[in-house]
Amino acid sequence: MTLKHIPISAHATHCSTCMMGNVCLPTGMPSAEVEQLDDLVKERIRIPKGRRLFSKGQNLDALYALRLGSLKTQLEDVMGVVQVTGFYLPGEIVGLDGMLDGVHDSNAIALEDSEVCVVRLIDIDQVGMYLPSLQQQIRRLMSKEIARSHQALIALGSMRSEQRLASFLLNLSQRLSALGYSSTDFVMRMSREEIGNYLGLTIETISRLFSRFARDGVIKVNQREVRILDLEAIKELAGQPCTPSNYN
Amino acid sequence: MTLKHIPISAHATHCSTCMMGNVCLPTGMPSAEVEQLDDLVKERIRIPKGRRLFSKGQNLDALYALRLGSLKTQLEDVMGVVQVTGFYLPGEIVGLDGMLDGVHDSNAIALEDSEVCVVRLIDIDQVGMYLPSLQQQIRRLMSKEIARSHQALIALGSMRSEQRLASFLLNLSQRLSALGYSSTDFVMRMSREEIGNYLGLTIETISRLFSRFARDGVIKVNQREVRILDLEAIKELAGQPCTPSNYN
DNA sequence: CGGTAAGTTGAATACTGTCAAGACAAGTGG
DNA sequence: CCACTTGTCTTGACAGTATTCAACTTACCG
Repeated sequence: MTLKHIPISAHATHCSTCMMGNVCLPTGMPSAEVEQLDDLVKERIRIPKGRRLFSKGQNLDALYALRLGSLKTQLEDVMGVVQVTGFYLPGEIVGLDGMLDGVHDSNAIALEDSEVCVVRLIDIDQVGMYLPSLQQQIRRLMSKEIARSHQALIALGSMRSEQRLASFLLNLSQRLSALGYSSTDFVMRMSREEIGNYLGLTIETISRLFSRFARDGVIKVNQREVRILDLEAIKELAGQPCTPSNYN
Repeated sequence: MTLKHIPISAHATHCSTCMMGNVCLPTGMPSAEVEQLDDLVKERIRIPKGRRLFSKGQNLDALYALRLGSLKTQLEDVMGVVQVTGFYLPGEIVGLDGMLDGVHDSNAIALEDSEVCVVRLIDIDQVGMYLPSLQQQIRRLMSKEIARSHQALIALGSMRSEQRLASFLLNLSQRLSALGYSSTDFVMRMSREEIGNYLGLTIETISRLFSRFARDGVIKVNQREVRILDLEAIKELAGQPCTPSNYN
């Protein structure tokens, strides 16, 4: 079962002309240098819903910039227990974990039909030789990845269920907003089970919480469609500090 | 209140002659290249018990190789809630998280009087220019750091208290063993509270679990001294697969 | 239009947290 | 050196939260 690889022809979209430029790999790099990234992406891969981009144990020879769709990553221990470690939206880089020994230590699975740009490690090293800002960028991205798991750690380690789900919704809302989508109206691409697994809760608890939030008028839920009615309340539930205006 | 910096004189211990070489920064690097690391460590820092090596928000301009003692790292959110993210033993590298923007996103605190080798980022970049294996090593270390938080994620996300503590003990035992210490007889340098925070449990739960493990004859506890009496039982509790011999 | 997967809800249970009291060890000052 | 303070740890009783089990509803897909 191989995934569909799409070679990038000479006149196809490159990093320097890609709409994702401001949220993807080139984020924060000088535009002159972004052009030098164009050679980095030689192909793309389409991943149908439910299929894996990579699996734990596979050789890691590339990073993947999510171009379209959404993915989840999950750890899988020896006994087969899985733990969802993150959900990825367009512009985000997948595959940064498990660069140890060049082997993936998680599975990446498409939540919907998706497409990624392939960035080979060899090419990164090569281009990095004369483009230190790329090296730096990779380092930043990996740190961001660590920060991401740290956020999850705080959630799992010191929040109660209600707070976890509120944080989850808030995080999703903010990331979607950064992508130009509505921050109050969106579709969750992941199932209750995946959310529960990610947050260390059972599917029933998640379901009850959604119902409760809706009953309290904080959100409106219809299956995977969510509308945030009271963002301040969500922030409150998430234990976030109030917005500056509230301090006056 | 500054920490004591110790300049490294010409004939002081270098990476190439350090006893920690097989478990520290040079791990896995060709010995010829390890000599080129000698210039990397220009000073050491002593950290008295309870003092910080670095704090969240500080500029990150160096990595620290723990030479003696032990540290904990902890996240601190806006509201001041802390979450212990790891305990560090000699030979392990601290400061890898938060390389994003070159700012630490956790605090590193000494659990006992400790000493670290300072490896400046500038020097890493410099030496890395002509020593690709160093770049690779840093990348590996960061991935290892990610793997570490992933381990914690699995624990917090899908284990019950008993399993968490067993995993914790097992992990500690294995790391101490790798350092040449006894794997069955050791002193935990961290308090019950720190263990609890790390595992997402209360101090009382930790205490009760230690008592229970002791009552069941799995371990023997005296304050922070632990003796593992039945390693197989611990592995069982931790949900680890049995040792190969048990499969016969 | 069935059949299956996903989601909801209720009741009972189990686990972990909270509160409180006391034990123990280590360190301080008289 | 001893009384005293302080911080750490242990243990019990109770409360609260999240899980489990089960029944049922609702979407989704061929």
